[in-house]
Amino acid sequence: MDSGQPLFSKGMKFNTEQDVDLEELCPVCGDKVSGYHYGLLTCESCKGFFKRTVQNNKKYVCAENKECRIDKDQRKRCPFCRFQKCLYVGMRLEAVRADRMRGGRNTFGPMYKRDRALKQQRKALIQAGSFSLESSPALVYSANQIDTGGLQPDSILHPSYFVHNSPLPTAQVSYQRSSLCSPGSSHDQSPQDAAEGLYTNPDKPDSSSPQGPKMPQLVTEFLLCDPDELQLQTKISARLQQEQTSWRKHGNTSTFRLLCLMADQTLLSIVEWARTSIFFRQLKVSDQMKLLYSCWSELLILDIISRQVLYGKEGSLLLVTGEEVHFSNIPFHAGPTLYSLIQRGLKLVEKLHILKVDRQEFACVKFLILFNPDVKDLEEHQFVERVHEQAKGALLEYTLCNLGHFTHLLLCLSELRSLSTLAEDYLCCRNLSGEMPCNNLLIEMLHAKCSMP
DNA sequence: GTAGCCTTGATC
DNA sequence: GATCAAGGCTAC
Repeated sequence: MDSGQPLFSKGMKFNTEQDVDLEELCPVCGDKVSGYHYGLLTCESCKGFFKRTVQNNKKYVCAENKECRIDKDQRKRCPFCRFQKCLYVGMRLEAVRADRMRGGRNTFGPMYKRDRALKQQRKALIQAGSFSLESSPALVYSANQIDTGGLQPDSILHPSYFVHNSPLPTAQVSYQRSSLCSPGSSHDQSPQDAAEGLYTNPDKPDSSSPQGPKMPQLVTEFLLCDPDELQLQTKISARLQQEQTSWRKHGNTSTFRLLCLMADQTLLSIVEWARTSIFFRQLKVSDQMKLLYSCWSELLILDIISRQVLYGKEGSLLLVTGEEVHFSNIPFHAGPTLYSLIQRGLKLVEKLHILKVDRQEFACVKFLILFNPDVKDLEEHQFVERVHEQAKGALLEYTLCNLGHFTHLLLCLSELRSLSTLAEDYLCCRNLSGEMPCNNLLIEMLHAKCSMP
């Protein structure tokens, strides 16, 4: 018998250096965590559940309305909602090994190490008693304001997780220190109050804004939520390189597989952006999931398109990895749907280019898409509607009340929606013909959207 | 099917 | 050699 592992069963797996982990609760069901599993700290039962589901490619159906509460006592009742929650909190499909090889370490090692270091840092801060309102207002804001949907304070979905545990992009750190920290901002407010509070006085210029006095404050806030493009590029490139090396070993490389993985990684970054974004993180988890399931494809296409408009060169496609692919190298023989998608996408890029849409406007558009009040059965429908209106107002103000420009932008949004529907259909077809790689977030999103009311 | 315990093996 | 996150086994 291995001398190290059995200690776990006796509750001794974590030494004093790691005992901070023992205090954590499983982000899926709230049970005690037993270690890092498939990307984050979870309990033993959710680890096993996730493994069984992915390995056996299980498909569940929810007998209720896909909003079942998942806790320690009820986690067995609805595997559909449990698996959705596993994915939502960040359990990684790709960490389940297709070859079922035992032992060893996966590529998440450094991520676990970073997470541990951050938790240690947090523990040290708590012990030092430095969490005063003045020194860490973002934490106070989070803890007071956000409906955690019944989750424990140490859950990955709890706002304090985002503040302390997520590898936030640099812009986000600035955001934590900006308006939310200022006196009279959103402490102790309801989500509704917060939505209004940040944008109650558009006439008053935001002097702290680095973009100058004409920038509406809300646009600045939206912009600060955006991840750093270079960091994203590095992260996704590294991930793709690892995957390609592994594929070459098994002799199963294909351009389509690579594109799926690229889209998958981009989607992960989009989910991470949403979860850490202003307003969105104040929503109940069930509403967050509904909104994301409804708009993931639009956000994915917008991500690709905005990259071309902001950083791309004429005649080539700029990938999220920073690589440029000349149009002559894009396989136009790939089928009529893909061909049509590319052509329409290019036209939209051209339109947005002519309109000179900038980062600020794209940041607003992302929020307009995310906070879609037409999504059914939202618990906080009013809040979503209000954020949508606020985002629209901020965009209009930013475009200097140029109704023509604003209307053109909104028209582009409807074309974007149509494109995303086409893209989903295309992916569904490829999936049905068994061409999509396994353990892909894209597929999960497709399934989730198909099963939405 | 679930979940607690056990084995494995790459990495440190 | 120790660690620990994978997969496996098995009582329930």
